[in-house]
Amino acid sequence: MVRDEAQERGLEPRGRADRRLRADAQRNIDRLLQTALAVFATSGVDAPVREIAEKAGVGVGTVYRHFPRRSDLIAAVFRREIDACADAATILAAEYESGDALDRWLRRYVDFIAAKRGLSAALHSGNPAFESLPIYFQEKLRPALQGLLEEAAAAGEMRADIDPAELLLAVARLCSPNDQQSRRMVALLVDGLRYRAPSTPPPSSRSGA
Amino acid sequence: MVRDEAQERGLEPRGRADRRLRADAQRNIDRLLQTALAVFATSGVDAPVREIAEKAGVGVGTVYRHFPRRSDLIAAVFRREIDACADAATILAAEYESGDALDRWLRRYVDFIAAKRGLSAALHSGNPAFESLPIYFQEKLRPALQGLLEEAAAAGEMRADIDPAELLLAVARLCSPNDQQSRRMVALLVDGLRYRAPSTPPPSSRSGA
DNA sequence: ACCTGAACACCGTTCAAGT
DNA sequence: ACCTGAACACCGTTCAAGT
Repeated sequence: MVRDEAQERGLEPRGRADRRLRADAQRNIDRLLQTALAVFATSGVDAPVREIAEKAGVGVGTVYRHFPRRSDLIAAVFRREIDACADAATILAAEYESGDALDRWLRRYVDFIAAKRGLSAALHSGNPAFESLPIYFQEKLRPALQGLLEEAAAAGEMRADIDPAELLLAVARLCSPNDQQSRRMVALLVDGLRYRAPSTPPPSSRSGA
Repeated sequence: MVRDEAQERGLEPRGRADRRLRADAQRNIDRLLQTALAVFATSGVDAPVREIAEKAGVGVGTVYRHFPRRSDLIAAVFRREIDACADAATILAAEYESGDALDRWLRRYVDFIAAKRGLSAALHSGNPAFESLPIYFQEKLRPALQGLLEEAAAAGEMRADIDPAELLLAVARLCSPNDQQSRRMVALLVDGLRYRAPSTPPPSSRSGA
């Protein structure tokens, strides 16, 4: 639950030598990520680096010391949010009964996708800084969803043949920003995955191109 | 088939007074749109205006005279491509048998969506210059697809209850760039819409939130 | 080790001067 | 009417100077 900064930075484009940052450096990174998240949320990901630096109370040079390119800062913020979303699965699983936990997490996930539209648009920009994000996304979120799916399936509330990776992608793609309709589409999709009696048997993946 | 420039410019953010441009102005606009399309395709939509102006053989001022903001140029290029895609429906309908024409057009449409990913990412940027594009997109492409669907349905090759607007959106959202898998997903989706005998009757929209 | 901010390069946009 | 391109403002990124 407590954020492990070393692990988090391990995925940034640094070589080695990221253990034991000086206390002020650590603090700066934290404030930078917090501030950037807030600024991106209100002004979009195109917000000037200078503005973020100023609001975080550091010089621009400090931003570039920790995040060599502007896109590295964006990617780091994105990873933080992915982590938080993955953590939510554990929390919800402990707090709610399986079907309920899955429902709640999917809503949480939709919120995440919807809020991060600007970022997800950046993903398609071809910028190498974002190259590893889809992988990180899947590696973190797939196990989180898989756990919830398995529990729901064990409770007989959900089909057992759902690939979490595919579901993550499908939901993300069905989501469009501030669009009420997309939520309905997602609800329908999830509804279709729900296992109800022998009326419509889950088709074992139909072969074909 | 021949492009009507006046109509095309009618959707740009000008007031009135867009009839009968001077011949050189007309030529400049054409070359600008052609050049921009090519440059965007290779360097992405972030390509500098200066580069486009230079390659089109005009001064930057000329670009800004016709397209007050950089995003207006992008939007104009996008509209041109939408027009071309809509025109393709008429051509394909005349040239191929209904089911075949639909298949071919959907592939054409997927090509369009895939190639224009950078642009579609821009759509979610909140830039007002792109605000009217989704509407233009639907107004141009929906009738195009609708015609093809109706002919295919009349020939008994396709379900008759498919909303062309929804299908356009769904396919666009399932499309991710240079992703072979997305094409499979689209193929599966369209396959599911195909009407085959009474084994799986088309469900009349199930009510529910 | 790490921070700062002036300085540099580049890009969107404007506008005075041309034809 | 329309074109040109130098000039301006702004933003990403660097780096010499500081602690």
